[in-house]
Amino acid sequence: MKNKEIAEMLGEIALMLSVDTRPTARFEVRAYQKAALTIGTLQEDVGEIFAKGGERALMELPGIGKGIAGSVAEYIKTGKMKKYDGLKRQYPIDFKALTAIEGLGAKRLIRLYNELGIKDVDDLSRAVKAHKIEKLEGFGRRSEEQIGKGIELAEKGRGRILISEGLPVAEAIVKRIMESGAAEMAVVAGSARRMRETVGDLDILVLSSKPGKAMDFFAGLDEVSSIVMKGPTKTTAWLKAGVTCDVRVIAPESFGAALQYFTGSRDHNVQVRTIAVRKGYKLNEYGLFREGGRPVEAGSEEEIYAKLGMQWMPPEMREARGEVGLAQAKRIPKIVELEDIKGDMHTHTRETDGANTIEEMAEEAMKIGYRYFATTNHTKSLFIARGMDEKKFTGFFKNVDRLNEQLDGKVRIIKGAEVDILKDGSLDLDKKFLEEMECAVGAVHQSLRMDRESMTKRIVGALDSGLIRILAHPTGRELLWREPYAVDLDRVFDAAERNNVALEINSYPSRLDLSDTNIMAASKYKLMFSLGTDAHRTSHMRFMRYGVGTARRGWLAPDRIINTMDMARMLRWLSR
DNA sequence: GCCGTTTTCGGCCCGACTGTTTTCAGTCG
Repeated sequence: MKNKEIAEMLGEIALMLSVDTRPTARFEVRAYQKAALTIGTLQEDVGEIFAKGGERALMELPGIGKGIAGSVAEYIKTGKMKKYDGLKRQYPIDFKALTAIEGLGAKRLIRLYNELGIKDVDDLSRAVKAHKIEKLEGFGRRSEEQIGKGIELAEKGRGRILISEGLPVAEAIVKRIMESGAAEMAVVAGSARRMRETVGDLDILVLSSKPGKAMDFFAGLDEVSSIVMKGPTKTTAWLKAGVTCDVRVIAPESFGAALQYFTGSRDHNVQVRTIAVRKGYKLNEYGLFREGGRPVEAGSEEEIYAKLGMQWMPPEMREARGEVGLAQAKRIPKIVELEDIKGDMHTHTRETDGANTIEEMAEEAMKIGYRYFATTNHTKSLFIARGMDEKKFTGFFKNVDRLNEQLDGKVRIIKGAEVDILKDGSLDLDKKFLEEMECAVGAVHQSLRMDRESMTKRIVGALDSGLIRILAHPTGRELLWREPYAVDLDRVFDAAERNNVALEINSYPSRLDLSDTNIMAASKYKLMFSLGTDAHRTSHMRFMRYGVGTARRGWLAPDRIINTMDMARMLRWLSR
């Protein structure tokens, strides 16, 4: 899979072309950026697309025409790309690392290379220390300081954080701004509103008749560690959480347009704006305008989409994955909501590596308003988690039976286990024991570095055993830490469909596995999904919102998810 | 370099903020 590599090369071509002075060059830059984005976010392997359909198939992709298709094909065939190699000889610069430094883009980097020979972060660091940069025309002392700070931040690993770390901070800031009296309204926008699995910055929109006061209040909050910039209507700050946060003050009549604009995604907005232009409008963050600048009455997102002949759609869908066309056809599907979820299908207790008792977990489930939840402790092979054998499970389940009687249906505990799928695809508990269990959840935890074929056979073998009802965290990824294991998901989906096994959308924030795009791919099969938090303590049961967010990003309908069923139907489904 | 329900030529999203300028270029989202 060379998608990432090729996308990066196309992106670098765009950077290097941006100093080209030909009048058409800046449009070439945009073309290469767009092509890089297309290939970078592609599900299928570019190499396979080319193998199957040649350059013609590449040209089917949005933003890829004859020229770029040729370059991509050249690279796939020969491992070389003339256009890239030529430019790179001219500018042998480590763009990837250097553009990650705040305030440095292609033009300044190429000047730094031409005038000071700076090729990488080390060169840059030395030049800053020797105060060579402040002497350059157009740079000055402030720029040099900013670059110095930027290097430090880049080295500290500024970057993305989990949605579960970002969204609550954004919500807390919104709450405090609202309570301060400096604003009439504040909302979270950006990728956090779209429920992306990780966020690189937070966006907050504020409606205020005292913009200066609102900006000052935000700048002084506890959550803020330093101010990047502060103007009359926009402030950017680094948060202690490790990301930046933009707060913007918006005029009331622009609120809908601003919310639409700043929710993004950028690609979604580009598509929406193209439609606006075609219909004779101009759309920006201030509103919808007729040609000549006459504003169109459209104070909410719904009205803006409606004026463009589109249906409103949930923010989670706005990723330029076909939702714009559906909205035009008025065929936006109904997708699952948090309120649809009637129980949690994956939880642990302190009998293994959880922190709480089954009683405490039941208490929490009732507080949330669940009708049921599955207790799914680890099995014996997972020593580090003190996994349980058949005997321990038997004792534990007796306790659960007693508790279920006491609870008298207020919440029903489903007896299950997160059964290890061993190296050879066999399961970590006796066949007979598994057959009698209400909810066996299969999971791979060990020997993750198997080759693709062996891993695929291992998981498909477990699915074909007919003993498990749910496949937990099907790809094994850990966000910001561990890649998915090598596995042929199509064969896994196929086996899940064949055996009527639900695929888990693990809602633990560092997993979110299946991912949004995996869910879209799996949806094409006739199979069900299951939402579970993998809770290891009571508070983790609240992670369900992130799993639901991921399901929504995968356009999943409530009737494709087993735990939207009421209890009787759910038990029937499990017993099949 | 890409693209087309006005087009195979002539367009391509656009505004805020900063720094170093003295009217604007670069960066960012």
